[in-house]
Amino acid sequence: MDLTGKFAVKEEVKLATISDVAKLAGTSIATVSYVLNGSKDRYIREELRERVLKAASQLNYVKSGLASSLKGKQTGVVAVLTPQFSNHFFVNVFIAIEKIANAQGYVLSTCNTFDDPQQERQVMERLIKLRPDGYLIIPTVEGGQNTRYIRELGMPFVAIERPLENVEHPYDFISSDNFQAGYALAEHMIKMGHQNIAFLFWDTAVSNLKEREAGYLQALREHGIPIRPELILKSNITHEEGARMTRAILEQKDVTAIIYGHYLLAEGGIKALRQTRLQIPADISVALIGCPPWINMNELKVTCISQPAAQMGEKAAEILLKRIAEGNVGQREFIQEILPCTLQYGESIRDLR
Amino acid sequence: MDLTGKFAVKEEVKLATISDVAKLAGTSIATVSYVLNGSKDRYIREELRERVLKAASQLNYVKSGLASSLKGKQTGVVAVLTPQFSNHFFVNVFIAIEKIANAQGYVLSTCNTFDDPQQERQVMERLIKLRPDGYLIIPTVEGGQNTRYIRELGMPFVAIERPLENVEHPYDFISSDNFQAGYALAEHMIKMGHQNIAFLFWDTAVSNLKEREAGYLQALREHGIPIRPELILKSNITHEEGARMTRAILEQKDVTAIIYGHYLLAEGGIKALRQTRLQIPADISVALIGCPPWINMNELKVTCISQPAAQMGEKAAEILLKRIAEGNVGQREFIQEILPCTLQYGESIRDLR
DNA sequence: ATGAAAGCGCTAACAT
DNA sequence: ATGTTAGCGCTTTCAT
Repeated sequence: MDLTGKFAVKEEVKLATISDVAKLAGTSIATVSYVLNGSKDRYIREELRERVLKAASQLNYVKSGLASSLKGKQTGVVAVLTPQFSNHFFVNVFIAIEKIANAQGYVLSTCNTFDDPQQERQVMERLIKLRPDGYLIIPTVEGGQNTRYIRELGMPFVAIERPLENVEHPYDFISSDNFQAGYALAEHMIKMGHQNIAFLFWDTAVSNLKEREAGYLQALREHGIPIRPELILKSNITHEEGARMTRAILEQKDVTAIIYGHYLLAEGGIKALRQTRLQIPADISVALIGCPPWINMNELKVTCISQPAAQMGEKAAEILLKRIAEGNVGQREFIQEILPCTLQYGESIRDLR
Repeated sequence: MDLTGKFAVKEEVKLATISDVAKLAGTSIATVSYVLNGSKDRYIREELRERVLKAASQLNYVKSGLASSLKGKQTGVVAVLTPQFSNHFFVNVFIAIEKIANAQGYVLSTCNTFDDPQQERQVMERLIKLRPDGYLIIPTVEGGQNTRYIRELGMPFVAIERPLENVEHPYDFISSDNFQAGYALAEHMIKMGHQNIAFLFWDTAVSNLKEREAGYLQALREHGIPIRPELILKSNITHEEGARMTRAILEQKDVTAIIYGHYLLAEGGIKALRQTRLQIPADISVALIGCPPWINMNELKVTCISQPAAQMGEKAAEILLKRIAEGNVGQREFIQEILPCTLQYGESIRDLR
């Protein structure tokens, strides 16, 4: 069967409308509307109802959400703004969102921001055009600026993982516990007998991501370990920088362990380590915040912090859909939930005790 | 700063409309419409134009895509139907789609089908309600049934990776070369001196995925290697089944190599192999079709077939957007493109020569 | 029990 | 150069 080649496409693209259905069924558009929406407010003769249903199915009628929403109905659309889908964490959040939204009959309209506030602003405007019923947003550093508008309109949104900077009003917010993530990993290493622990991270302005470093510092402090600023390196989150910072940190001969604050740095760093003579964990211990898919396929199980991505996506979607159902008006209790991360034990940290 | 707590939300959710803008600017809605759409068909006094622009920005006006589209304009929405985002391949296709669509100002509305025709039917109807300008679809086995409707309406769509079964008419289709994938991997193993090569795959009805097996068989045939049906196992694509089939195949003591036709089977299988005393590739050689993210982080680089996901997504999106721009009417040349996969050499196949 | 008609926010043809 | 208005496909109030 040849599936290429010329083929005549319908000249006129025309979907059946409610009045087409009414005409075919020999009734009014009001009746059709009531029948198809299964309204209880109106009794309709069984015979007529069936005629309408038959006409609709004959015409393959699917009602226009545009017209319906224009008339005041919800659009059934949830807008999702997320940095990018090449990051497994964001994808996992999205999967959970889709699960919840889909179960309740919503459709997701999504745009990536690439962590660029300009891009975020642009796609947000595109999404607003669609008049979604609500927004789920993993904001950029300037997300607060961009959510201002949808907030002022009273359209519900839930921010995920990153707080809105410079925003005074309360808002719904679901995040993982970044402080605890840094703390737990550092403490685990300390308890394994490590003292000179390097911390490699993203040089970001996102306030709560910086908490990972704060957690690391706090763990050191609490265990009376002097903080050595030269063991804390920050840069962009790329494989190259992960590798570069790893090599730089190895200059400090007394470092026994490295914490990667971001999975991209870990990937670059671990690959760089493999090119040295150093063995993990015999010569150098490593661990990371985040749990990329390779963790579970690697021969050597790397210790990591698993973020509650699925739980976050579900929670955020549930809150949003509740807001939408409630109508998002009046006095309201805002939710701000910080979900704990999980330390996933591996074999990449040497026991120095 | 306490971000939780009660907070008064606007009672009335009301976006500024075109007539609000007109009123504030002291002009008619027609003028506002022409100004904001930057129409060349109409001259407007510079002073008035600026007044309109100012009024619009003061009111934070964003035009309703609903009303605009209802009036006949495109929605700027591309519907994407994809099996699921837990599969890296589909995510990579999606990333590429988003790149192209976004660059041209489109928004993606997406639903997962979980390879379930029922679900596909349901979410397709949900998406049709939005009146998207076009559809990008990685179909289920019964995708042909479900695309029938959008095709009859002359709404453009492009099928990706899986052909529409039992569909007579031509349609746009972008796929990877599944036959070549199976062929290349089997041939590579044969050239490395392997003869008793097992093939573990998905027991699926998707016709062109079966081509992977056809390619494998063809390679054996061409190299005069007898086909042993007992070395071909098929089941569901889960880690458990990958492990089970792997253990089953190891009963055949003379098998020297295993081809996994799907990455999930490979993941389960390779983990199962690690639990035996067998070493890869010393005792058993493995390779897979697909290139999951762990491939590039594993200590042992596993040989695999890399599918052109990004290229597929880009191509499909470009074709669709072209169709949309052209209006999808009249005589048309349909495109059916099968893109080659790449053999990514690793260290998981023993050289028996 | 059912139909007529107003109106949602736009675009564009038509009028001035 | 700008304003008026019909109409896109629905929902819902008001009639009958």
